[in-house]
Amino acid sequence: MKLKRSHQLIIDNVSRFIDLTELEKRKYISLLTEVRVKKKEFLMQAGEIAKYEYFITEGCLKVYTLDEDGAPHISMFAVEDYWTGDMASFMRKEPSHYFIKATEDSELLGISRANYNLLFQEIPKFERFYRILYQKSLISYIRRSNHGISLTAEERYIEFKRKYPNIVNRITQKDLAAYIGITPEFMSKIISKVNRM
Amino acid sequence: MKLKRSHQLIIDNVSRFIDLTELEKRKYISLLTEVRVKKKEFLMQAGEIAKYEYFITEGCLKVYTLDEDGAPHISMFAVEDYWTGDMASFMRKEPSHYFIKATEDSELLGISRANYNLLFQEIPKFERFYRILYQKSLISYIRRSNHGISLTAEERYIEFKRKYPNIVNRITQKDLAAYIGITPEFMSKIISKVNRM
DNA sequence: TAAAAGTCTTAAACTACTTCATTTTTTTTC
DNA sequence: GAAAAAAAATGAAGTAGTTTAAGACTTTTA
Repeated sequence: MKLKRSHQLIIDNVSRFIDLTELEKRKYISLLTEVRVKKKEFLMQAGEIAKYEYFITEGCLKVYTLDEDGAPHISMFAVEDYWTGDMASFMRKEPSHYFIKATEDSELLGISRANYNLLFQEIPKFERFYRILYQKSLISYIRRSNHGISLTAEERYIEFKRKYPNIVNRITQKDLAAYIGITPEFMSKIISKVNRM
Repeated sequence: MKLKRSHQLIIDNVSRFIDLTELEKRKYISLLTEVRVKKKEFLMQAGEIAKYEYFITEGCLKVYTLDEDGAPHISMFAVEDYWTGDMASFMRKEPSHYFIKATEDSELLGISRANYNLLFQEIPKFERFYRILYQKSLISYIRRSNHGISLTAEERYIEFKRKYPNIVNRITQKDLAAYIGITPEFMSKIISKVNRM
């Protein structure tokens, strides 16, 4: 059976770690909800309890917190084929500290808490899928935060550009600064310096 | 059946997330290897491929990398009831970038790669255990790295002391500096300032 | 398509933290 | 329990990144 593009994308993603029968695929898809957000709209805001975990099928979103001074700190840019959400809030039913805002018109597939739990009962293989997904996320998270340490902002910028050439052109310099962890002014200086080199 | 202290500890830890029968407990324990390291000895060194993932039953260890300048960056202090190792190296069979060194005489239980994989075949419930363990690690990892951002070194020190009062007294100021991400000299200044307040 | 709003650039003054060098104190070792 | 080694304290000079402010450029909106 031919699936629509977004469903095919998520099935391909899941199939990297576990094999699903046609029946299981259909069952899984039935547990998902389609969500669309326009550029500048919020998928989620701080204070809310996360109702869904998301898989992005199209577009780009930024995940960020505001510190005590109201300055944004972007923890990730999520594009097609990425998973996103606030797992802490989703799991513990606590108010989130995060905002997730679309930087482009975006399409996502969400799974609700009820369906997430149901999923493990109905298709226990998904314990394995998520075990591996979380393990890989943990590995890259640890690597990233350990790699970033002891690099200057300029080095972190060069590294980001090298690693995510497709993302760097889709976001503003200001958002990149909030991700790298510096002020937009200093980001501007770095970019003009690096381009001069 | 009465278990020895270290085995009881790891069973209690696992039992927080999944229920095991007596048979499964014995099976699980049979897959573990006891390891002892004396203070200042290495559990693991950069360049090696991680053969085990560990659970600590006694003592304290520091997990760290060396940057290009040879300066250490400590990513965690692991004490009793913590899990440690280098998951990236363990999973991908790649040479590790980490050193794990005992800061006190320590006792651990290790699981080899072969037994780790066997575990999922023999007791599939462990997919669930590790799914939840990794999910929780990811949550606290994300929280930590997001919380640290935008705090000064002094604030991070106060936070560490509040959060890990039991660890702060077991480690040197120098190691704490390597964890907080500053020089030992600046750490010294911060501590004398905070104590004066 | 004009006005408004947001983003980017540049520059000068400032701060958190580093580096280097020296002395004192604590811990380890035989 | 003395000698050696490591850790901690202190101070002066230097640097990566911040803050503030103002003007130029670009995008959004009506």
